[in-house]
Amino acid sequence: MNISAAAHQSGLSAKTIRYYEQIGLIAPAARAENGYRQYDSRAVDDLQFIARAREVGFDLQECRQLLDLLRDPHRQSRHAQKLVLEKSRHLQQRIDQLVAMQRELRTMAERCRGDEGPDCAILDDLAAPPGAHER
Amino acid sequence: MNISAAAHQSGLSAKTIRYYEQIGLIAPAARAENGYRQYDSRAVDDLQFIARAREVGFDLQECRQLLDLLRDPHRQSRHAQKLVLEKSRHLQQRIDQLVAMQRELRTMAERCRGDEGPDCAILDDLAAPPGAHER
DNA sequence: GCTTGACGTTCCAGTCACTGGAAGGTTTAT
DNA sequence: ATAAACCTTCCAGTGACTGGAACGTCAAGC
Repeated sequence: MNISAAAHQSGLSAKTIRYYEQIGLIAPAARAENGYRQYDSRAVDDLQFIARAREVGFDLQECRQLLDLLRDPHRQSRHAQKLVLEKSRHLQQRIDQLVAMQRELRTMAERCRGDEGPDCAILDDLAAPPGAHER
Repeated sequence: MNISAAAHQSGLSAKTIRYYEQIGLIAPAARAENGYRQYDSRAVDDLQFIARAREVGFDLQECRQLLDLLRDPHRQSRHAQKLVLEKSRHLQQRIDQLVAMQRELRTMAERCRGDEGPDCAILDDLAAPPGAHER
């Protein structure tokens, strides 16, 4: 299987697969006589595993750890669980942060008339953080 | 006021302020005789405005647009509102995405025993996307 | 046989918003 | 005099790709 078929099957781009090989996240692909990379189903499994881990938020360093676990017959499932729980905790922090930003944006947008005039609650809010008055 | 005082007042780092000047986001600071950058309250206002816009999720390009609006006496508040509404929409998409990731992580962590054994629902889930069975 | 187009290859540069560090100059306090 | 805490410029690195140049290969159609 050539790289674009592997890309299609895994949901990654060919560029990304080459990049993963370059940084050593995956083993160098076998090569056909013409120099083209060749992928078998095991190689595609690895790519899908990475694609899936990336989708749920793991960075490449963590993907590396997960792949190591996947390949280790003496692994302990608590190690994988720890990675997931930590990621989940960080993700929640990030979500809370984005939700707070969202609240502020919505408040600003509501307070702004959004007309042809120059008076703008948004620019005022950005110039003086909300609550600056009360202090 | 030297750069570190301006940094303190705006909540940005001195490095970041120099960077903003370098990319032309803010006007070059006045210089003292010794070559040190000098900041007055108007300069600090700009820095605070940017810091605040960054906090609610605007990138530097958007900060530039917001600053342009701030300085334009003939501005129309609907232009600022449009920027905020667009940002809010994108942010919501991002939040939805993170929440979906979070749900998957939580499900995986729950399904994993997290013990000393090698059997691991997390690694299984990553190897085969959930729902792969039902299909 | 030739051309065309879709593949594949390598390598280099750019993205975004900083951050770290080197190497040096200035100011302030002891 | 010396140390520390500032300040300056400049260069390199981050993460995870992505775009593009310049080139080789392959299959189909004429």
